[in-house]
Amino acid sequence: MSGDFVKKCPECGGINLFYNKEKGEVICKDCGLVVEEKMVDFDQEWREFDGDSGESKRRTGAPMTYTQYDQGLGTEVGQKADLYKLEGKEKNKFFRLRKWQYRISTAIERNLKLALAELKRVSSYLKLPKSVEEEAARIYTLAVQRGLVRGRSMESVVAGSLYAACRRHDVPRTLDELSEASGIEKKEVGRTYRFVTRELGITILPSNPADYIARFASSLKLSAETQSRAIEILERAQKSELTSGRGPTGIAAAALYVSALIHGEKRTQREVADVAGVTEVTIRNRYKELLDRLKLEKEIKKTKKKKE
DNA sequence: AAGACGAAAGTGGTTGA
DNA sequence: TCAACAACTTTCGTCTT
Repeated sequence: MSGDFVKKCPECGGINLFYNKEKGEVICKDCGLVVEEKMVDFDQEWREFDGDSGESKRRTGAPMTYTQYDQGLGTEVGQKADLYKLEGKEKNKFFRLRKWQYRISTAIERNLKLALAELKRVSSYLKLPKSVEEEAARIYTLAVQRGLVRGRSMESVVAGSLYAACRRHDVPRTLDELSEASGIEKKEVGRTYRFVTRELGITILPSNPADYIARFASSLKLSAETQSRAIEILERAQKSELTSGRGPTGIAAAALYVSALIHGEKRTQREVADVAGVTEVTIRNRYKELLDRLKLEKEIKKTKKKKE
C-alpha cells in the first residue's frame, strides 16, 4: 500500500496536523488551516481493491473512530479507582451502567452485521463496484457509531450511505435506482443521505451529468456516436452556464435526446424520461434551453432532410 | 392515435431575514 | 423560525405528425 500515513497540510506542507474527533475536522497547527474532513476519507480510497479480506480489514481499518466510541462510553461508566469510593446504591448504579455498556456494544455489533448484509444485497443488485461498497460500509459504520440511525430505519441509512458512496466515487446512481433496490421511498433515501453526509461532514461534489450518459445511452440502445455527441453537447452547455442549479439527470437526458435526434436515432421523450428518472416536462425545458443557446436546430434539420 | 408542447398548480428543499 | 424562491413534478388541454 502507499504507506502515506503522514498527512501533509496542503496549504503550508507542515505535518503538525491535529485531529479533532468531536468535530471530525483536521486542523493544521502551523498555519491554522482547517483541512477538514477529507483527510479522514482519503485512506478509504487507497484501500480500494483488497478483495478477499474485506471483512477483517473493515474492522481494523478505522481505529480512530472505534476508539472514539470506546472513549465516549468509558468516561460515562467511570474508572476502576472510582469503584472503591462507591457503596450501596451507587455501586448498583455502576454495575447497571456496565451492563448497559455491554448491551449497547453488542447491539451495535448486531446492527452492523444485519446492516452490512443488507448493504451487500443492495449493492450487488445495483452491480456497484467493490470500492463503492467498501466506502458505503464505512460510512454506515460511522453513522451507527454516532447514533445517527436512531429514529431512522436501518435500511434507509444503508441506502443513504450507498448513495453517498456512489456520489463520491463518480459512479452515479439516481435516487430512483437506490429507492428501487432498497425498497425505501425516494424521499427518505434523499433525506437520510443529506442527513448522514452533513452529520459526518462528508463533502459531496455535485455530480457531473456526463457520468450518467453512458448508462442512459446503453439502456436506450443508442450508438456510440450519439453518446459522444451527447457529451460534447453537455460540455458546450456547461460553458453556456446552462447546467448550474439544474438537476444533472435532467440535463443528461436532454442532451441525449437532442443527440439522438441529430443522429437519426430518435427516441420519444417518454422513453428518455423513463431511463433518466425525470419527467418529459423537464426534458422539454432543458431541451428548449439547449436549442436556444447552442443553436442546434440546423443540425437537427440536416438529418431530417437526409431522410427525405 | 401517439407524441410533443406548454400552462397551471403542487411538492420538497434551500436561503436569507 | 418563517417566508420567498427555484427546480422539478403532476395533470391536463391543445397542437402536430
